[in-house]
Amino acid sequence: MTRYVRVLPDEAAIGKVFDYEVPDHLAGADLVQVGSEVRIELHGRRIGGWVLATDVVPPPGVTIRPIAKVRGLGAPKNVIDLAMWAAWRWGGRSANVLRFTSPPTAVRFLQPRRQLPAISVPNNDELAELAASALAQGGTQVIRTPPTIDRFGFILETIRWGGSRGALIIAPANSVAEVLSRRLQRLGIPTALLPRDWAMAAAGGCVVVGARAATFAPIDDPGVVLVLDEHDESHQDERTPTWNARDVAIERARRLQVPCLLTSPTPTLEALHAAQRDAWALERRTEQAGWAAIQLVDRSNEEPGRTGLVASGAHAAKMITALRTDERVLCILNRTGRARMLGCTACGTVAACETCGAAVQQLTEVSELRCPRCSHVRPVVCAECGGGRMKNLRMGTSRAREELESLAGRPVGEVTAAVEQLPDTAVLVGTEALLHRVDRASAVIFLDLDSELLAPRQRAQEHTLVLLARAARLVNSKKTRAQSPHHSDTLFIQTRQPDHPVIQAALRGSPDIVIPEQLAVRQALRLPPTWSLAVISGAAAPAWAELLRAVPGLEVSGPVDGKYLVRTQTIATLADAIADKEMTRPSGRVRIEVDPLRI
DNA sequence: CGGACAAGCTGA
DNA sequence: CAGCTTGTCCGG
Repeated sequence: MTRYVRVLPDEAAIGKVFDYEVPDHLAGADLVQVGSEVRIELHGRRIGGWVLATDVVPPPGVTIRPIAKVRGLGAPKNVIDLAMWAAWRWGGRSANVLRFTSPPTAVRFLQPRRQLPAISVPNNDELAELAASALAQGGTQVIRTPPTIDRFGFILETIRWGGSRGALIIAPANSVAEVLSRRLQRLGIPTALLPRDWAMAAAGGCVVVGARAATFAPIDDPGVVLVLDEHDESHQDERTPTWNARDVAIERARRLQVPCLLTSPTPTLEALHAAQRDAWALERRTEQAGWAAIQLVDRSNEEPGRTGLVASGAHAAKMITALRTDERVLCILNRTGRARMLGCTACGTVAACETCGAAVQQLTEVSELRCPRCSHVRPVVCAECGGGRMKNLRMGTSRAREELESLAGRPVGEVTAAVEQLPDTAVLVGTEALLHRVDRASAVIFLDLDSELLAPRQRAQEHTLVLLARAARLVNSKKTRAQSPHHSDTLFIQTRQPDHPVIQAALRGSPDIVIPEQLAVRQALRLPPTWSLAVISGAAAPAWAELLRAVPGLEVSGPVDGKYLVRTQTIATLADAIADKEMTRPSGRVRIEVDPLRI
């Protein structure tokens, strides 16, 4: 009997399924299943596609062609369904999510299923005990894992819970997944590192580890799903659909009726909302000890005009000592270039752009001032008094490097996004990207934490606490202790707001103290987790906004800078509306970002 | 997406 | 009105 399958073309613009016949020579093999990747003839050309359903009855009156070729196996049906759900949830095209379900190189047969050995978990591992309690509750659970405490016992306990079904572990970066998989493998635990070991994962009976895309790992029925550092922004795809691995993992576990553990030193409101329960945490003192030693360098008593890079006086002495002697010191300053704001030495007037009024900047040693907004260039001459000398009111990393070098009495390297090779110096200065380029440090100095706290971006405070947790992990890594005789293991924070809740949260190792206020802010601004929103941009945005405005339950505002905001309290209303308008999509380019991290 | 086909524009 | 461009439709 002839079999027919339903295929979605791997061509995002074709959001439609087509039926094909399974040719006789493929009928016997198991190669054509839901999830398989095939090649099909469509409209006179050959393109790829995914089998979404088998044994379908084609609509009458259409000519049915045979499948041209089978590339290989794909993920099981429940993963394909999950991908379709994610495409809907984040208002994107299915093909753009289904891509994550297929192997990097074709897989045409699977090895027999493996057998997971019994897992032994070290005694007296407090995080492992926390995992056991959380797992016993079932459902979505958030666990606060302090930055400097090793999570390996916790992970082993979670794997043990998964039993013979295995565990799915999502790491915030490939590098983290690699390290973890090697560590598990050394214990004799069969571990598939995605995307490399796709076939091993598909065969089953193993632990599966990978970054974001591993959320769509080809395993039928993991016994548990674990997301590490759920707060990490890299769990969200920057391309549309802007799906978030944490949220997809929660949905996957929910569908499988298995526990989903979300860990983070600084849990997000989204995770807490999904868990509908407070985070599990270690005993107060233990959690606090799990954060790095933090030393505040309070600058609140300095006069407002003071612009020195580093505080003076006795309270900054330890920081200066670290700069001079520690083995690896990271100095964080979230401003690139040389001078972000200049003032006339004679009259004090801030140098502004003659065209648009924005504060002009000096990015290199070339003596010209450039407007960041309109790129207008002007010479270094005060518009008010004609004076030719300017002082640097907001120093950038280039100038900071020179100043730190004289303070440290040794070479200092500057790291910007453009720098590929890390400079070979003990002291490094750079923007927060530097925290992602280095895996250990004996001291981290936040030269101006206030600029982070006051940054004009959504979630600036949450982000600052994440930075502090990340820095804490670097200064207290085991490697630091083992390798460096000279290390203060301290996080130095220069600030004018020593009592700021975010700083206090890091100082006391109590990230929960900022939660109520953050939740209130999010609610007031109608942002996730209680609200969902979409940012619509591109040439066709006005037409889309017009269509969505008519949908009950959606509130459309804008445009601001050509972007419209669509808000709703029920994500399904938004997702359904976008999927519906996709049918009669207005012509022209449009970008729809659902629940983006930055708006 | 990209081919097919229709409607619109141009030039002699 | 041929020859070309631009737009819309649709595929199994």
